[in-house]
Amino acid sequence: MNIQQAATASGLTVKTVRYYDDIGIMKADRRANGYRDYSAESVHKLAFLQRARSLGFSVDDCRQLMSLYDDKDRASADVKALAQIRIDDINRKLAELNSLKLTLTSLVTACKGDDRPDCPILEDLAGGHQ
Amino acid sequence: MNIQQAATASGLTVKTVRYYDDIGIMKADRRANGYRDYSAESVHKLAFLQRARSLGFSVDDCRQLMSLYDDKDRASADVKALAQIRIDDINRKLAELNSLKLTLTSLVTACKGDDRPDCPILEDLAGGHQ
DNA sequence: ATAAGGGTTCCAGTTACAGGAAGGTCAAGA
DNA sequence: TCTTGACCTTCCTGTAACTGGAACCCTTAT
Repeated sequence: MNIQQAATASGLTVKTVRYYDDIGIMKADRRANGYRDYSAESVHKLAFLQRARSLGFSVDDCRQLMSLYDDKDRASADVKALAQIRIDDINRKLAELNSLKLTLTSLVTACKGDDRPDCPILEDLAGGHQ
Repeated sequence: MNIQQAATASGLTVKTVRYYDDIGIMKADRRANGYRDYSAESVHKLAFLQRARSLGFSVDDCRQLMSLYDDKDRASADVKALAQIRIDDINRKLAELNSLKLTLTSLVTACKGDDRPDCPILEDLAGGHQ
C-alpha cells in the first residue's frame, strides 16, 4: 500500500506518516523503487498512533504505548499508569484554564467596552493584581 | 537597571527579557558599554507582558495589547474584544479537555491494571472506536 | 594580576509536524 | 514512443516561545 492510501486509511496526513517513519516510531517497508510500503498491520499501527495522539499522548508516550502494545506479556498496569498520568495532566490544565477564564471573565465584565479609554483590563494587566 | 534586576522585578527570566528585546516587543536602552538598561517604566511594561502572557495571551496578542496600552486614545472595546477572543479559546480548550478526560477515565476504569496482558485501553487505541 | 560574577552575541534544541523545492517513478493516452 | 499528470522521494526551512550553552567582554574587589 502506498503512503497516500496508508495515510488516508489511518486518518493521518502523508507528512505525518513520513515523519513517523523518520523518527522511527513506525518504520515503513520499502519497495525496490524506494517507495514506502504499508501492510494492513502497519496501517493498523498508524491508526493506533492517530488515536493515541488525538487523546493527547505525546509521541514519546506513543513510543511506550506501542511497545506495550507489541509486547504480548505486558502488564495492563503499565498502560493504566500511563493513562493515569495523562488524566492528571488534563486535570492540571483544566484547573489552570478555569482560573484563567475566571480572571478574564471578571475583567471583561468590568470593562464597559465603549469608545472611552478607561479600560479595567489594561489596568489589571498593568499591575492591579500585584 | 541591569537586565537581571529588571527580570527579577518583572517576574521574568533574563533569557525571556533578552528575547523580548530581540523580537522587538520590549526594546531596551543601551549603556555606553553595550549593557541593556531598564527604566522603571520599562520594568513596568515587562511586568505587563508577564501578566498578559500568564493569562494566555500570545506574544502577538501582547504586541497589540502593548500598543493599545500605549495609545491613550484607544477604545476599551478593542481590548475587550481581544479578551473575549481569549475566553472563547479557553472555552474551546475546556470542552476538548473534558471530552478527553471522559474517554480516558472510562478506559482507566475499565482496565484492571494487574499483571495480566488484557488491557481495554490498548484495545480501544487499536481500533475499538472506529 | 586575577578571580568572581555580571554582561554580550550567536547557535542549537525543544514539539510535532507543514510547506515547498528539486527531482525520480509510474501508468495511461496520443 | 513520448508526454503528461499524479504519485513518490529527500532535504531544507519555518512554526511558538523560549532554554541551554559556548565563547567572549566588562566591572569590581581582593
